[in-house]
Amino acid sequence: MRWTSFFSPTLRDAPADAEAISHQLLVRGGFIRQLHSGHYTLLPLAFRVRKKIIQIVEDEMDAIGGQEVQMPTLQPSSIWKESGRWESMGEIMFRLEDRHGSEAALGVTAEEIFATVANEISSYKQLPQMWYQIHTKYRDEARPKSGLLRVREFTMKDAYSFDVDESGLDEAFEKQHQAYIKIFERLDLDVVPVEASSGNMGGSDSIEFMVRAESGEDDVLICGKCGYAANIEKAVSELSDIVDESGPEVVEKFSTPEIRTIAALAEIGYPSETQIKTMVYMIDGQVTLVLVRGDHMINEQKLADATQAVNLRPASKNETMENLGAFPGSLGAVGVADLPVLADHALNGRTNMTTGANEDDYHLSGVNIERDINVSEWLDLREVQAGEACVSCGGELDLVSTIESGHIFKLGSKYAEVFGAKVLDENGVNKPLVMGSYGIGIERAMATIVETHHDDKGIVWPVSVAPFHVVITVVQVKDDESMRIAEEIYGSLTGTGIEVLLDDRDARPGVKFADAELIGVPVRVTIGPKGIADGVVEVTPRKDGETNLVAIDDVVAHVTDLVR
RNA sequence: CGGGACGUGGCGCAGCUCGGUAGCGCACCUGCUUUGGGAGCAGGGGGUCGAGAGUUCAAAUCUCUCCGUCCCGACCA
Repeated sequence: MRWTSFFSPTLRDAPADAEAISHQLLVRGGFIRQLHSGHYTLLPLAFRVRKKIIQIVEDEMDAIGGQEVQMPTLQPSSIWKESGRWESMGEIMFRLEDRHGSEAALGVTAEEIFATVANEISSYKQLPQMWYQIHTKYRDEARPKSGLLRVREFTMKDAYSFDVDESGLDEAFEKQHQAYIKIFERLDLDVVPVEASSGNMGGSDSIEFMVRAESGEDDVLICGKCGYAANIEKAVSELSDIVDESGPEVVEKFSTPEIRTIAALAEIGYPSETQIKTMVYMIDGQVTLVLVRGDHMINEQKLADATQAVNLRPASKNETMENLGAFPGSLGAVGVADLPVLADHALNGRTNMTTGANEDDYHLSGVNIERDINVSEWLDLREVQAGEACVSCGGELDLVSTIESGHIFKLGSKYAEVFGAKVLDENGVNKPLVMGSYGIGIERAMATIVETHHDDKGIVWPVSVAPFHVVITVVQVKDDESMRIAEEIYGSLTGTGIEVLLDDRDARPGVKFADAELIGVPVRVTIGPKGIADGVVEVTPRKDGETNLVAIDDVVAHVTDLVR
């Protein structure tokens, strides 16, 4: 490709509203342009990168027996209603009606559709199966952000496995896990697999593949000692024991005017770890009390996971008043008999604690949880804080911000049961298929690579996904000898399958160097009269920027070496 | 959805307080000179100032409504 006929509108300044580094560089480098919030045009450079990422993903999926298919992105509401996700997906799903008034949705994921197709599998002899597609997904994100990192329309590789039993699923899951490791290695992304929440996917287990990055929006806790790693939505930690004094026989009510917060109560002599924090949630329409230790934070995803909630939100002040007779600041669960009370494990067995009295401006002390509170369920609801101890080795947990680059799920039989996808096993028993699902966001992977591969001059693509392997920078396009040699090298490299961008623009060298660096081509070959006089050209790897003089006759071999 | 910021040629910005019909840098076109790290000079093209309504002789500027974009939070496979 010749630069004079290549469309790559580079910019000297990044758009003012681009914050994330990948967003800035991809726009400046002429890779992408925004159409509207969460929707981006991929220009030729980005499209080339996307193709390479897809190729790598396809390779690794095919290597573990994946079969590529394609499902429609416009999907009837009926199959989503069958699985219950027409409701539970909520606002993330773009919905529309056709001219006949039939409801449909744009695909956010495809478990349902794949399960309906899997209906045609009827014998264990046809298993296992692993199918995947690389196709557009639509998600009406509450807040698209950071360029390609969180968008409403994107390409996703979604794979689905079908097995006759759990051990088959375990195998498929492990294969995907290993394939993901290889994919991210080839993308030069340093991933940390972590235990994750399965959200509304359901199923037993899930692993997220996280890349450390400042612009990441997922928090992960990692143990530096044993390697334990989990999403904050799932992470657990070891707390040091607290020994309470036994306290009085009965709770004592005391007046606390103006005291509405844990901190304020702590100031007058009731340390926060001896308080019970009481929150009121609406969980699928049911007013529910949720208790954690005063110095702990609740993690709402944990609450949602533990309760299997479809709709979960904090109760309004009015709802709280109606149900408990007090406003937030004086709430407690003592004596509450008619509402579910969910408590975090860290409160188990505690005595002599302090909590709100459900009467504005009053608190209770001497609360013995077992004696005084009617706990319906003990759950893990607490959000782990940085610095707490690892449950498996006692090491210190680090809190790291990461980008979620992949997520794999053990789904079990939930979807197969709904859609009647059953097979006969070797004993002639009809059993639902056991499914797994496995996703990677293609454009997010592209942006994540930029987040982790750049310097002050621009992007530094790994060879595996670079839009071009080599850029030939002709310093003096009007010098016939320079152009002749450039064309010759261009022809030879291209002939061996190396992708070359020939910068034949009549621009000053500084401009051409800056552009080549900005778009991140791994190797630059610089051809100018100075070198030609000595029979050499310059070869500069983007990564270290160190220029080597190479004899013209050796360039092809030298460059081939660098990009293979 | 709550909070904040912003919207003026492709990009970055000034002008708005105090109304008089739009300007700067980069990019683009032409010519000349230049040519190893974002050239210089000269000439030129391109903007319903986010949209609508209002006030006014006159609105980028004042008023109202709406729309859009970004950031923080909420939320989120």
